Amino acid sequence: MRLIQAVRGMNDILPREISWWQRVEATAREILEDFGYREIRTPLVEKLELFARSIGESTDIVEKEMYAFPDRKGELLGLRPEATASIVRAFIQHNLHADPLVNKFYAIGPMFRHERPQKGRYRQFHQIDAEAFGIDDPMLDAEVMYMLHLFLQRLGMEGVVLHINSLGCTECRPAYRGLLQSFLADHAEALCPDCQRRRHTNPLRVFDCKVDRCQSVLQEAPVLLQSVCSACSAHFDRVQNCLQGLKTAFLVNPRMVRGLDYYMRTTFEVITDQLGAQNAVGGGGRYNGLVKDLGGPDIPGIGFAIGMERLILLLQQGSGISSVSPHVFVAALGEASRRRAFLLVQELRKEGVAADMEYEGRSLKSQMRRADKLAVSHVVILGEDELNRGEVQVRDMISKTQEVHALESVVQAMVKFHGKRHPCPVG
RNA sequence: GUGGGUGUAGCUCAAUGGUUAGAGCACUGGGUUGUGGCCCCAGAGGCUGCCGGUUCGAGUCCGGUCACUCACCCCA
Repeated sequence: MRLIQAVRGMNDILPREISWWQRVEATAREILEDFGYREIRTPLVEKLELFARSIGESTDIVEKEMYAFPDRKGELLGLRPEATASIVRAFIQHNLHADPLVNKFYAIGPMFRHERPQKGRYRQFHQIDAEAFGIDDPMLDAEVMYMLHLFLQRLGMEGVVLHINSLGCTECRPAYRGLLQSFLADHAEALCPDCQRRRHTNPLRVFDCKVDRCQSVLQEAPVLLQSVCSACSAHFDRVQNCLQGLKTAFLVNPRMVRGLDYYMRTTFEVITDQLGAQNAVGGGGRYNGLVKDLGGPDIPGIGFAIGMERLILLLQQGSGISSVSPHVFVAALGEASRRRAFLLVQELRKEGVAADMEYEGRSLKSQMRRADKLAVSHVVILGEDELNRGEVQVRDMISKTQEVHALESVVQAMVKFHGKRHPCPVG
């Protein structure tokens, strides 16, 4: 029989690596909530039209990377390739703009794009996504980037650079686009085939081209940042001043273009040189027209997404942190002791002490070895003699000392030592 | 979607077309009738990714396929 494997580009996250994910998620929640963001969970599936209208019909994401399919009634649906569209949809649908207290949201979860997988690029991948609505002030742009910076810093991330740019607005970008297109038309014969195509579909993208010849042509091209209107220019200046005030290092990159149509004014990317071609760890920007375009009120917005796989790949290249939680191992000898030990383990767990035992009757040596591998702090030894006397041996694995406890009070002794964990804190 | 590279034990990797495919780490048992890490001994673990072809004979050569990987493309 042929083995069934996971779908190409979609990966299992195994127990041995899950602590990285948990740590990243916990840190993200901590920081996002400190900044006033609240979690929102939206469906993985949306009407295809939502993505087409928000991300842009002619973007690569929508044109060739979407998982799209008709459901049983023939309605066209799509697996979400990013989170912003869904969050904006929910924001409008539930009139969340009417609640002045909640206008910042975050989401953590899987996204889907049908691309050829490679390192740092998968068909199901995970993002931490943050969106803030209703504030057009450049202070917020800076705050969003500062939050991202702080998050990476708290995780101990090094060697990443924040690139920022302004894409202008609906007032000034069309004019620039025309300017660029006529420049490219004049130099068309010097451009690579890809850029020939981009010239018509998405002219700004030519700046991303890696072909040397195209880049040298572009040296003479008009620069967007110098063509934006005075309002956009003032906005961008304020963003930079604010970032400086927050001591957040950045690099103005006038050639940075982003692949989604809805961005305007401030855009940014966190870039690394350690992941090969997949160099963006996170990115985002302002999207003031989007809420209105999707049928909501004219409310500005800004947001970003972090690629969790890429982030974790980078963290793993740094120092590996292995966390060992306090743990009790119960070693039993003889059938009667084993049965009593089983109850003891459950009592410990019920009291919030992580505990384990050997379920099969192995030698004490073997049980001690296992306890050592698990890096427990204490082993409770329960043999025939101890059971008959109502006692246990408690071995401190670090100091290698051992003392006798009453069987009845050993649970409380372990609780006292390890502290009681409350799985569901109230508050 | 296009092009290159690689698939052998749980992991990292050996094996000129020729016996029964090996090593280190990890795992299990023992050395110590009931005490961990180090050491010693032993054991278990493989349709060599899958399918087909060439050959007396294929882990090795050829084709296909699947997966991973690198680059293009694109982005997180």
